[in-house]
Amino acid sequence: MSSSRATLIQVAERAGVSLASTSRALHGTGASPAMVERVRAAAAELGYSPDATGRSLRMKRTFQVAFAVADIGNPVYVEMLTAIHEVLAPHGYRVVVMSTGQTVASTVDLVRSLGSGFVDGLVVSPLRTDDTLVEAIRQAPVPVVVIGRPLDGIDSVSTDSAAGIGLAVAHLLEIGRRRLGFVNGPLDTTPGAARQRGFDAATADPAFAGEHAETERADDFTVTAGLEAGRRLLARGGLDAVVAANDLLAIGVIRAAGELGLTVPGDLAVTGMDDTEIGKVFRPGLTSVSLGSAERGRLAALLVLDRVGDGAEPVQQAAVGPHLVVRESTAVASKEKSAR
Amino acid sequence: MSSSRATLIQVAERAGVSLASTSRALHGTGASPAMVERVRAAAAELGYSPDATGRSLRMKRTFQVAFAVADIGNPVYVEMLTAIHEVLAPHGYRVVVMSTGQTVASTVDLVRSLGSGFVDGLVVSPLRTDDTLVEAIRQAPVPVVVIGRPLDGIDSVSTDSAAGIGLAVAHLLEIGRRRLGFVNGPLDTTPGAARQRGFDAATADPAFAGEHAETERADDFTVTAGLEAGRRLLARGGLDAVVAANDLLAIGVIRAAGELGLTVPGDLAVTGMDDTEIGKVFRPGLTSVSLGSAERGRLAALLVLDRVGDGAEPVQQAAVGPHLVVRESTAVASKEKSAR
DNA sequence: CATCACCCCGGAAACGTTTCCAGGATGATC
DNA sequence: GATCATCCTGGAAACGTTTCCGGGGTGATG
Repeated sequence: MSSSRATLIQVAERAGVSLASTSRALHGTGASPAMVERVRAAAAELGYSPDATGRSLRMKRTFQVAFAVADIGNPVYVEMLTAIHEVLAPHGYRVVVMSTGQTVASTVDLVRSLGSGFVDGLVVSPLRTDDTLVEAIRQAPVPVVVIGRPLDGIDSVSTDSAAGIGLAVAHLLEIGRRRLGFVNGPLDTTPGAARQRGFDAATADPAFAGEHAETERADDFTVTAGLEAGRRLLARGGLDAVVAANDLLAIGVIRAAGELGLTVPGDLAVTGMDDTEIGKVFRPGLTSVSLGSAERGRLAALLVLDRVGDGAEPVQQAAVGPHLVVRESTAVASKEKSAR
Repeated sequence: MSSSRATLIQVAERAGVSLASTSRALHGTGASPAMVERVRAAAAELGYSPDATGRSLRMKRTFQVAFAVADIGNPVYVEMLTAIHEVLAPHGYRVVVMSTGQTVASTVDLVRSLGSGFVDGLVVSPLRTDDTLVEAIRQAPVPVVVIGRPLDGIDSVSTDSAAGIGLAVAHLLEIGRRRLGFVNGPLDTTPGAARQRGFDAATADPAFAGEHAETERADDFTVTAGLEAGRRLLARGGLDAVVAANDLLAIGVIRAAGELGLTVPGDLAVTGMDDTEIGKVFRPGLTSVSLGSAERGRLAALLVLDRVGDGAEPVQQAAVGPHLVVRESTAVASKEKSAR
């Protein structure tokens, strides 16, 4: 209990110098070597460690950045969190985990709460977006970086998940699949809407040439919801491939296929999206469209770091391109092993 | 930018009352209804939101709790984090994510850094423990709750993972397996040591009656390390079951079995530990010993919440019992489906 | 020898909030 | 009608730090 009690004033008294000199000797500049030595010694004897709150109040910086998502358990967000933490920690910044909640309103509340100044910046990946949210972010008292859809006048790190779905469809066509199902999550979410757009565009393309395509919507971006949606979709029969909007949904679909006695990839090829760890270790290894979750997190952290440092640069809009990672779940020959 | 600028002093001036009354009207007690109304109105007009730093400095409370683990990406820790967040957020506490690093020394540094007072409490799950760490935690200026091995005089939430391994071994014997392999992680970690102890004890038990048992050690508690250790172990042949110290290791072992043409559970039964989401959705569904990760996180959060509220209660040592969740990877008849 | 520049130190203010303390007004009780 | 308790309000201090500002000392230069 003793170590936290020592204050800068006590260090100053112990060293027999002024408060100002003590502060300068420890952190700032403009102190003579003798002074530094003297103060350091006194600080060490007392086990002094500077109080973060006092410093924050004076400097108007908390050295904290918030990361907010709807569901911290989602593997994609975990990857982002890890990447953000890895970038920020070496710069002396702490990461505060927050929840946006499921609704736009709760996300707006979160952004407004930044007015309390407990954090120097925010990285947020909103599930649903809205004019009120955009406005709240614009008015936010600290820098905000959005991971997701780029918004006017707001720093963002985005990816083209619609094009990503296109990659999956093209890959399935290439390996000879012709009758595609699409299992998507809720359409009123940003990713849900984008991926639907991607699927519709890909299947409307001349290259697709009027082959069969149908969509089934899951209640959520989870394995369970994917299982249920997969059952409904596959029960109707006649498909030779399924594009899932998500790795978790894809795994649900594969389980549904198993229930119906369909083999993957033999009877049914399945693709996921996000290229999560869980898809990598799954059997069969899941072909998935990587959206660079870790990279997006990394870029967002760098952006927010820039912002909290300087002031008003132009709006930054970074993007990470999707790319396809082929594994067993869409293998042409069933004896193929996963790369790597 | 305007919302953060409004300070309590400005609200006071606007309302035409003193600073003290303003503060009381907003948060404290002992203000007349008229005063409350008046101040509320002024605060609303100015879009005032109280400054967290100023409040923290005065109240000597940050309303923040840190959660520190070696690897935030590990599903077990993600479950804990989620549970902790769910407990703390409704009480107005924020969660700061930190990394203990891999070594004891870095964990000690982390605990010492609490002296800066940026957080009211800490929940930590150290991979490796040490006298210096125990001492550092005892000296810590804020309440610390350890998730892991119970330590003298320190609040902790533990589980008996050794007994958990015993459950797995008993289960395998029960379904008729006689030649067991054990894939463990590094022995110098707390969980590694405990689980080795559990396996050694279980196979030394009379009930085991001198059946075959051998151990292979993985470099880490990951799928990749499990795959490599599984290859080494299974290459030697002669086993009909493998106990893995971890779900991730178990999945690696199952992949190794697949490479060698062994079916699971037909040729080889495999058990994991931690009962993670990834094991639930894996094919075959992974039989696993649950250590109640979410529950441990929940209890730890409640403990730290108690501590930051009051002062000196007696040391609290909570425990969560292990229990076995049987799924396909140890099914007796191969046609069995996983329960829910 | 005087002037100047430079470097280093100490005093003091400021960041925004909560809370202690004392005083004034009001209502109730005797 | 006087005393007392009660309730509410305002002034002021305090939390721990950084930084502005002025002054004194030292060395160098004219």
